[in-house]
Amino acid sequence: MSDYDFLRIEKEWQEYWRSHNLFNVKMDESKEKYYVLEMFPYPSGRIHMGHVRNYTIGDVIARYRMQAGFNVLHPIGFDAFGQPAENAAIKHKTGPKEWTENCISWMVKELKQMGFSYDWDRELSTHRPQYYKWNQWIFLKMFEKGLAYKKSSGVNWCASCETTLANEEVVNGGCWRCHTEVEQKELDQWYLKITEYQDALLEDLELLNDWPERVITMQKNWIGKSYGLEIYFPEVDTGTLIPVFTTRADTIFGATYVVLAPEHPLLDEMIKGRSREKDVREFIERVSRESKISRMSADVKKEGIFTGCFAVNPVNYEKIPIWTADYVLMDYGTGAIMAVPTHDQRDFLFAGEHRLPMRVVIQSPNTPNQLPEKMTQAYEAGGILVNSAQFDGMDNEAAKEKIALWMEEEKIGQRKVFFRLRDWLISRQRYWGTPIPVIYCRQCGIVPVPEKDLPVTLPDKIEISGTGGSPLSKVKEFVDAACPKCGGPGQRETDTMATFFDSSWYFLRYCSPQQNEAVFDKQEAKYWMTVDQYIGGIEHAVLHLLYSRFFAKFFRTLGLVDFKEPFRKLLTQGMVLKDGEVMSKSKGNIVDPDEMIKKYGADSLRLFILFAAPPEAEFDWNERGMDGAWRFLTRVWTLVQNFRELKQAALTQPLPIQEKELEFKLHAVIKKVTEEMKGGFKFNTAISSLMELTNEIMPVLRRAEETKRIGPVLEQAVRTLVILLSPITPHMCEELWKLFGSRESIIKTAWPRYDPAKLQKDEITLVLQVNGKVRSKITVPADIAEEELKTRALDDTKIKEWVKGKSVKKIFVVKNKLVNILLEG
RNA sequence: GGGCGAGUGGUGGAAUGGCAUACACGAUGGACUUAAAAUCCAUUGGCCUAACGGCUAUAAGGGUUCGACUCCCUUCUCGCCCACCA
Repeated sequence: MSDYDFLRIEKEWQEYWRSHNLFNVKMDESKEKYYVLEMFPYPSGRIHMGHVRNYTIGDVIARYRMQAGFNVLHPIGFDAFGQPAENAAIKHKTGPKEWTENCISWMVKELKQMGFSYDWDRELSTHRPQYYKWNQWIFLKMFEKGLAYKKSSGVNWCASCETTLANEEVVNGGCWRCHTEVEQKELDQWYLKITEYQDALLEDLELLNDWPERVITMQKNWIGKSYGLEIYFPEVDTGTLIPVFTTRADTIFGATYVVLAPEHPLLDEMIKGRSREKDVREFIERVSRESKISRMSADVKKEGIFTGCFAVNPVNYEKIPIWTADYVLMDYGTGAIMAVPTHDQRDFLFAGEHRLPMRVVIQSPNTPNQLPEKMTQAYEAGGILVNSAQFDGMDNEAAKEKIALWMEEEKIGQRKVFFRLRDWLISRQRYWGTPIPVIYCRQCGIVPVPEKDLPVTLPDKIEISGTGGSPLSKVKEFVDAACPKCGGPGQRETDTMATFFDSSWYFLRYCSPQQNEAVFDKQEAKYWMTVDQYIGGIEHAVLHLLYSRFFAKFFRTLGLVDFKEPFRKLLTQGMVLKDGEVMSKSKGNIVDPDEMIKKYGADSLRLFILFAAPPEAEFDWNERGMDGAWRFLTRVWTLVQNFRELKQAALTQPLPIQEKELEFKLHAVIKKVTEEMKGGFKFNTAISSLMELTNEIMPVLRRAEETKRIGPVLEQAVRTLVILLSPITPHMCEELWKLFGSRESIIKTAWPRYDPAKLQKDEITLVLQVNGKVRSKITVPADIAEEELKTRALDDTKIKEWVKGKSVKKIFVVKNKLVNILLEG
């Protein structure tokens, strides 16, 4: 008997799969396709446990689908542009390209060592011109449709990365990559008009029934649609209308002051020449110096100042003061609010601080006739309107609608919908990204690079210092370009695209990665898309997944695709931790997959990472579990070897009694494992059921060895075990399958089906309860009549003891499960 | 502040109205061995009991139910996401 020599086995089978092109697929209309995709990695050099987990999950699903008869597309590539390559290039005194390609070849090697079933012919990397050419093409199409535009505005700026950031890339007021506090800067930048699709992006979330609820919620919150009313408050002296946005039109009669954001454009005109002008300007100046993070933090006291101006509340002609305060944000709504201190907690605190007037307009059912001065906090719940003229006595929810309609009639307000979503800022002042294909001409202005001139390639020879602005702007040969329109001297855009642009459509490129005449082949995309199963980290819940949805919708507008949503099903796998912390180089707590592969083999690693926790949960790495995984594989290995030896010497006999139980277990396990592979994805319990099956096969095999007789179920069980395990630990299972005499890969073997008839038992064991407590067990024919069952339950020796001297009130029977005898008293 | 999720043995976890603690790790004892490792066998929530067995336990408290880890209410703790969003 040979040992389980995983190093040899894994190497040989990886070579077999490669040389037989087992995972290279072609479009085939006669077969049902299945597209399984894992989020492609950033080529940082080595794969980490997070990758191992992500890609193992995907690989198991892909291999199962192959055996279930699907034409499976399972590609991989690299999200290769981005800042770390620039930083690494500076550090290692090399070019970003050399560094990146070096990393890619390392990672390819490691991914292959894991035995993943990728179609390597489709491998792509976003830093290659044949890929980013199409980034530029997409950009031009967007430009043509008015969806890519340049504007000057306050942007998020990371001083450490020396670049701008999209709103989605600002996490807790810091840069998502380096956590440096984000500053505000006024810059002229390129934006993509994602807001064009805001309604579709929100509505189509309804189609994503197989996405985790929390991702849907996060996207909904991010898009942030709110229905409300825009109300116009005239300024007393000039009559200038101040538009204010509110979702609480029902509280309009309680508005006792108006607040403008310090950046509000109307403010300047309003205070000019007024007595308080100097103080107000000082205040505005001070706020503008505050960082976003400190201004937005909840525990900082809200500051504000009276402008010296007054507005008229259009519903009751009351003269109310106009303030400016840092708790009102310019980039939401209209940048101005009506303050209702009695019914909004923020206004309540601010009004209290600055002794501003308050009026109750919604009466709480619990505290009628509430006086503002008695309130300790704002009353934000519902109730009946008071102090609200003709709306008095109305329920506040009903009043919302009525007041809105009335104000529209009176032309003092207008119903409006506001979104929180902002257009996507894509300019980055960095080198290692896709050049934005635009030329600036003194005569013609912004001129897009003609399609025939694509790609605009990144210059190779470049100095990257990490300081002093955009590296591309220093490359004269790159910057100088003739204007495509007039032929005159022009200058290229030196900003590059945010790398999330690259990853927003890579899944489409996989359908036809060699297609050099188009962004992707329409027919191929029609066949392969949409992605049936997408797997990746929760950290992309908003960023990548929102951008990709946007791109899909744009391609639909172009008529290139006919689906609305790119990813049908989404699985967000949990993080792999070490001692409760994220593994990172700086913490020095990295567990290198490569070491684990050398020590235990890829199959053990794959098995363990799936067995340790359900895919969606976080899990804390613990090497002891690796021993367990390895031990299980060795057990299976030995089991199959022993079976083979026995088979050569033993006689076949008809189904012996001890195989009956095994047969039931076998079919139950086929059912369980198939369900998890198909969509349950609880691989941890699927594996435990395979362990149970193994545990049940062992004594039967031992008995067969003693009697030198093998029954048909034992053989079926051993073979099926190997097949069921093969998506998880493919190398070992291939080897075992070969030992069974197969000349083909196990992947060509049809997935087993369970026989429902075999799951029917002749006899069943039921639990007998007295007053809800388990007191005994009873084995009865499966088809026993209820009355007969009751009689036999009461006849049970132990039950008799419990029932003795008491009267039975009622007997509950749950079919195939239990009998509960309820006693009197 | 809002939203979502979680809390089960020494550990990872299983069970989503019906036998709580599957499967595994670890631990303890035993077999094999000169010995160790590996392997195999047994035990393993807590308490009581010589044993049969009993009692008790799923963050805490209450409720619904014949029956609750599971459903409902209250509270606590942790995690994640969003957050002066008007």
